[in-house]
Amino acid sequence: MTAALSGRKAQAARNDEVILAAARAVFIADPGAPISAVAEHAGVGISALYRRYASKEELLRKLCGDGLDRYIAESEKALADDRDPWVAFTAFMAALVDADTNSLTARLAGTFTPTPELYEAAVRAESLDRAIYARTQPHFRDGIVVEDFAVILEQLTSIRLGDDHRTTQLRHRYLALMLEAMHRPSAQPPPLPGPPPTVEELTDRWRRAE
Amino acid sequence: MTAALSGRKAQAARNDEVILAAARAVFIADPGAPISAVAEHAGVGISALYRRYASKEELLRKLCGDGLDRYIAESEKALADDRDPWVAFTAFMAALVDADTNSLTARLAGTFTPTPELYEAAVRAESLDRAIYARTQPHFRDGIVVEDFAVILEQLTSIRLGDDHRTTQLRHRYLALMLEAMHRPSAQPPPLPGPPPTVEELTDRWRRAE
DNA sequence: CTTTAGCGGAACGGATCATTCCGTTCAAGT
DNA sequence: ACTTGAACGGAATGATCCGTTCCGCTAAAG
Repeated sequence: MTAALSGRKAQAARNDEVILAAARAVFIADPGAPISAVAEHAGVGISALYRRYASKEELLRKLCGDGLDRYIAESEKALADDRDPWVAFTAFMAALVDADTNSLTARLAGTFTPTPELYEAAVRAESLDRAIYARTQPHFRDGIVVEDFAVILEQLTSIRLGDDHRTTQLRHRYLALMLEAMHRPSAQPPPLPGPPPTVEELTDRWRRAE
Repeated sequence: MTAALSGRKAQAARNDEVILAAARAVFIADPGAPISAVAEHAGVGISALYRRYASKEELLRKLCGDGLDRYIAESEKALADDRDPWVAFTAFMAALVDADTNSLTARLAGTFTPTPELYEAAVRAESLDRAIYARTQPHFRDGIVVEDFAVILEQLTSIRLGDDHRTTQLRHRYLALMLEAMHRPSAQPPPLPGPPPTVEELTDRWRRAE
């Protein structure tokens, strides 16, 4: 073990975070991953997990709640952003892509029974969305609705190619395209961010998962 | 059993198709579905499956191959389409969304070891893509590459909301948006096809899968 | 020198599947 | 009529996977 810093409690407190981070990473990569994979990734035993969470479901709920909180935080930040509404909106969407908060909510939803708190948070998130939508509305192309946000984010989340960094990069690429389509037509479109997907990236998928 | 038509062989021949259709439906809905689910959906016993395919993998390969063939057929049809290249391209993408061919190739890829034939088909599909791309190129916004096709299709495939019909409808909605973004800027965008996603559709996801 | 929180990891028990196997049915041939 | 065997239904098998529990061990705290 790493030892070094002070007592057992310090170590345990550190583990709290290590475990959560591992769980996030593992379940984002594979929502159906076993508990043991989380323990392994965190470099701890299974007991360390069960000491903190009574069951797998409880851990999933925790992760999902954190994801929702993050989403809400980004929404509030976006609402507080007093730049041009369209600029604020694009920043908002970009932040959501970076936070990858969608993988922890929509992706995990349905794999556990939601708690009332979770439900309330979802309601709150939705109302924030509506506020952002209302403010950005004049800049949207006709026909765009709030609900489009969620579906578009889900589409972007479905992109998974290469490592984490590359994945994020590609998501930004298609986010940019989507934003252009959502935007009330302007003059010249800006160049797409990041290099486009390459053939190898695409064909690598055919390699059997080991 | 249904009886009615002629002899055993006729019945068996009919089962060939019933089984393939069931397998397509089941694995599109859930790529990890058990073999027994296919049998059930087809209304036959498990033996009927194993009589035709030596293993689950063989069935998956067959499905994947059929999907690729379909993809190739659509590509050829698109290349033969002598309308305006951009019109032909949008029709091409729409046909791919309707065929849902992506669920049977990309989605199943990695769950079995590919055969040389499968690989050749993939190569052929890729070269057809290139031809379509080359022809449509002048109509694309700067920065669009062939490889974007695949990633965009995958994103659309990831949409799964409500029943099959609704899912297809929504995919067309976001395909339309994407096409607008890919298109060299024109005048007024047309209205988006089909009703936008609704709140219930989105929140229904939180219901636990049974 | 105890005590015990925190932990590692093997062991348990249930569930899920792909695959095999056995008995049945019925059309076709004799 | 009787035999045969292709086509099948579905239970049984055997392996794997996974959530959870349990049994020590370690070392900080008192």
